[in-house]
Amino acid sequence: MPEGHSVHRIANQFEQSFVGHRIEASSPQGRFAAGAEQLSGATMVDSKAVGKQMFLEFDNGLFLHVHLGLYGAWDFAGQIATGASMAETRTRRMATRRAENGKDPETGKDPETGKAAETGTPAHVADDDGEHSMASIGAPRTRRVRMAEQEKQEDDLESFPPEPVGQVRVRLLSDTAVADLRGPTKCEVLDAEGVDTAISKLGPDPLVDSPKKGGDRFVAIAGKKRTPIGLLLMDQSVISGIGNIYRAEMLFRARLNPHTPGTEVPEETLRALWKDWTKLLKSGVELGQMMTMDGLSKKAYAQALKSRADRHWVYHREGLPCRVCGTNIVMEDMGGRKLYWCPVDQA
DNA sequence: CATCGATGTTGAG
DNA sequence: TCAACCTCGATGG
Repeated sequence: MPEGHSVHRIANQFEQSFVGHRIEASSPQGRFAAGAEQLSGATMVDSKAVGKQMFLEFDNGLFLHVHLGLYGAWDFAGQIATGASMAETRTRRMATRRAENGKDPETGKDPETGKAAETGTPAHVADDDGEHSMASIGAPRTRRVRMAEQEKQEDDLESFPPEPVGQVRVRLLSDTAVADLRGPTKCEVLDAEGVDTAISKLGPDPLVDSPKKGGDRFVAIAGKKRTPIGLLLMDQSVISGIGNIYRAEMLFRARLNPHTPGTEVPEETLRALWKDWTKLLKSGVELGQMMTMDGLSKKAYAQALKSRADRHWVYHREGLPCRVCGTNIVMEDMGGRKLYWCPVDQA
C-alpha cells in the first residue's frame, strides 16, 4: 500500500475538494451499502490522516474510516486538485492546525475543541496543474486522478459524474467532485469515540504530532523494546506511517543494522530516525512519491524522479552493488516482509 | 494471456 | 506462521 505520505496526500485532496460540501454516499459494489446510507446527505467537515489511516468527518457526528491496505486506491474526478496545489493544501492545513492547537503545543495541555475553522472554507476549485502534471493548457473543467501507491493522471472526462468502473466499495459524490474507493482493507463508519480508540492505538505521526512530543513518544516506546529496530519501524503502534520501503531506506540512511534491538539503539539515533521520518514524510507529501536518496546531482535527481529504480539506496536492490561501498545488497525476511540492507555499511 | 508479487493488516490455526 | 483480503502493474510465454 501507499505508505504514510500517500494517505496524507489523499486526506489533503479531500480537504481541498470535498470538505464543506454535502455528500451523496453510495456503494456501487454493494458491500458498504449500510455505511453509505449513514453518511449520505451529510456535509463533510474535516479530513485527516494519521499514519496510514484516514478519517473523514461529517456534520452528523459520524466518520468514515479508511485503510487502503496493500492495494486499495481512491479515484478522484471532477474539480479536483493536482500537482502543486496539493503541496499548498498541506501547508495551509499545518498552519491551521498549529493555530487551532493554540499556545502550548508541547505540553498538550489545552487541546482545544474547534475544528470548525476549516469547515467554512469555500470549495477550492482545482487550480493550475503543478510541475508533474499534464494537460494544463486549455484548462479542462474536470479531470481524473488515481491516488494510491502511485498516482496517475488519467483522461479528462466527457461527463460528470463518470460511471463507476469495477468494484467500487464507496462513492462519495459532491456537486463538483467524486471519489471512488476500491480494494480497501478497512472501510467503516465510526463515531467520535471510535475514532479516538483507533487513533489511540497508533504511534506518533510527524504530520500530526509536534516534533518534540512525537519524538519523545517514539524514543520512549522504541527504546524500551528488545525488538529489532527493523521491526519497530514497521510497527504502527510505535511510529505511524512507515512501510516496507521507508523502513529499509531509513535504516540505511542511519547506517543502522536492522537487527539491533531497540534497547541498544542509542537515544540520539532514535531521535535522528524520528527526524529523518519527519523529513521523508514531508518530502513524500510534497513530491507525491518516495524519494529516499539525497545529495544527488541535478541530473541524477531528475532521473530518480522518472524511474523508481533510481530512487532508493537499498530497496529492491538485492544482489546489486551498494551505492556507497559496492557490496552486494542482501535481502532477508523480517516480519514477513522483504528487508533489503547493506551488510557492510549497516554492520 | 496467465501468473506473480506488492509500498498492509487481520485473524484463524 | 500463514492464508485471506481483492487490485493491478510487471513479467513471461
